[in-house]
Amino acid sequence: MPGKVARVPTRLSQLFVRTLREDPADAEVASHRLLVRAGYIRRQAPGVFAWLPLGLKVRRKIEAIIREEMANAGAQEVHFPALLPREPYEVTNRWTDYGDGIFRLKDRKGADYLLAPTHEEVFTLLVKDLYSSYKDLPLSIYQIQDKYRDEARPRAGLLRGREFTMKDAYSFDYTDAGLDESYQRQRDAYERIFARLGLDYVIVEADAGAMGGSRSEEFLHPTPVGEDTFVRSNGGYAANVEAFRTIAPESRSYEKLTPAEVLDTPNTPTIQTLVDVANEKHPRPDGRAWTAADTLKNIVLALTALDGTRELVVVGLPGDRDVDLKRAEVAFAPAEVEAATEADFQKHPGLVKGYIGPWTAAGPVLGIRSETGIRFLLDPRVSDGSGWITGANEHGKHVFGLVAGRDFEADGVVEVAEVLAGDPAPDGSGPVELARGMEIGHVFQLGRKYAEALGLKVLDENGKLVTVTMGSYGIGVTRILAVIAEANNDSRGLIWPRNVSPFDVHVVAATKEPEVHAAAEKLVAEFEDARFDVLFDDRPKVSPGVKFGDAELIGVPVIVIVGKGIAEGRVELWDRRTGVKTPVGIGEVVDAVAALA
RNA sequence: CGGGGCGUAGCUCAGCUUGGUAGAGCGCUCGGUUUGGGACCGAGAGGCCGCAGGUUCGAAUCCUGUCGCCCCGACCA
Repeated sequence: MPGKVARVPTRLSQLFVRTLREDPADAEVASHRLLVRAGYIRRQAPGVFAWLPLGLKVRRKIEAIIREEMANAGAQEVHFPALLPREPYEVTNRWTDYGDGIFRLKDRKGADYLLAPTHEEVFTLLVKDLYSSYKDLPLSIYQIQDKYRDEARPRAGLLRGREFTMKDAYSFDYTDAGLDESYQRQRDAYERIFARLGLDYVIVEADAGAMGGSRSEEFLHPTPVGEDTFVRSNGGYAANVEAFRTIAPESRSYEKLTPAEVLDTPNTPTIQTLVDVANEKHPRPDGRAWTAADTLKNIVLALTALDGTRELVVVGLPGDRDVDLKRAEVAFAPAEVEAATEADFQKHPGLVKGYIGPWTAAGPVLGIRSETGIRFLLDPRVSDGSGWITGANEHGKHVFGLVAGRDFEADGVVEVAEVLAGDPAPDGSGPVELARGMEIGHVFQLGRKYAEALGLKVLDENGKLVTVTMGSYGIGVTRILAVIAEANNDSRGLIWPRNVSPFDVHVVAATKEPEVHAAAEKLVAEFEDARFDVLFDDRPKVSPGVKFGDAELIGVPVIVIVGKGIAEGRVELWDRRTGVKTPVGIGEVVDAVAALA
């Protein structure tokens, strides 16, 4: 039998930590506030944090869980530099595509480097270096590494920093079926990781974006501080709003519809004023009231392409909906999207602000074959045969009963309208509800884009050169830590789930009596012998109130108070989460804590 | 990048309107008392009042500029 490994409990009197009595002035969200206050992290620069011993311990716990599950998923760990040369990113255009989003630097010779925001390129190149046969595949490799993004606005402490730690994994297969399998293994691993971390999550369809991938899902933790909006239906559909697809109504015949008619609608530059005036002056023949959904709103957007060229496009959508700029960014990626400015309107006198529409009696106004030549794209709800009230391109006038397909045609369909609660899920699983979430993981079938660009090919069974297909799988380690803190706290401090708590048990010597300290020392040694990682508040001259307060702040879920009960051989087992304190005989407390696990 | 707010002690802040040369609480050090919910008494250490110009006999305070930080929005894992 090997002897006991000598372990040393962490004594609060020695621990490099300083708890703060008050909230730091620059912290807003709970996780940021409490992690700083309890001495886990310190701000170093905007969005950049130093890690103190307590914070590091939690990080390591999270990383250990991730490493175990990566191993279970058959992924091997490697480690790339954070500092990388420009060239690989040049090949895939990301040196420019990333724009201001990356930290760039030069060495003394003037050569360009970057602090990697993500590592697809170098992983791909390394595999290309070493492997050339299908027999080497499939391969999954990952690293836990710091990433750098020059965020326009870092915020909320660890939730959106400029330096953050991510586990990023990459899979390499030579068949699509292989990629599906690798993807599924990572996806399964993520489910196990989040389960072990005790984190709520929703898997949502994500936008595959300009990367041309075939499948992409995000793991979102539902929380009001989340920056993603997602939808879900009772029938099981879930998607990021950016990936939501609208069901287009069936085309209708417009044989029997009455012709369009231009009517006076004075002072109606907004949808609401238009609806009011329409009901007042031009009521619908069948008596039903006009609503915003009967109007076709034409919004002018300005797109700026990567090369800087600016193009106006008009999008037509039902008047009861606004443009969702995030969805617009996705729809027009990689161009940047903003609302058209006053200057844009001045360049196009054909656009009568407030009364824009696709049609006049003289001919089409919008669309590439029109007099303005401005691209005109329609929301899927504006299907052939649907009739609308829309601008007549003249101040104070709208055209009623303008029918899509009969009276006007668009250059295409576009998904830029906001998604509203109650909209039908595209898979027919019922109406959706909206919620906020924080992205904590992302699994993504990259396909062959990177392998193609970087020339990663292998010989297959037939001796034929085939391009490898890849997947990319990310989990934000430091973000997860913050999200856990965000989801597990109360007014007094943090409350860690046992799996990630910096310590297994926090022993407080609650009075200054020598007998109490001696008993606490003895108990701590017993915990150590039983392989518990113990935080021991041995501070000799600190009052009990301060110790209790610090224990609550630091958030170890199991606290043992050694104090005045010691005369009767009793200590208290304190459940941080419920606040319940239970008297326990000092001889039974180690077993009692073990039983909690 | 647009809007708002703030830079004074390690931390949280007051002082600025009405200029006179720096304060409180907490924390820290020393001595004493106290001891199960953030104790008390006494004595201390600690600040180019973000930076630079200007006005003035005199600027934390007024003026100009500048830098930085935080929050909301845009953007983003």
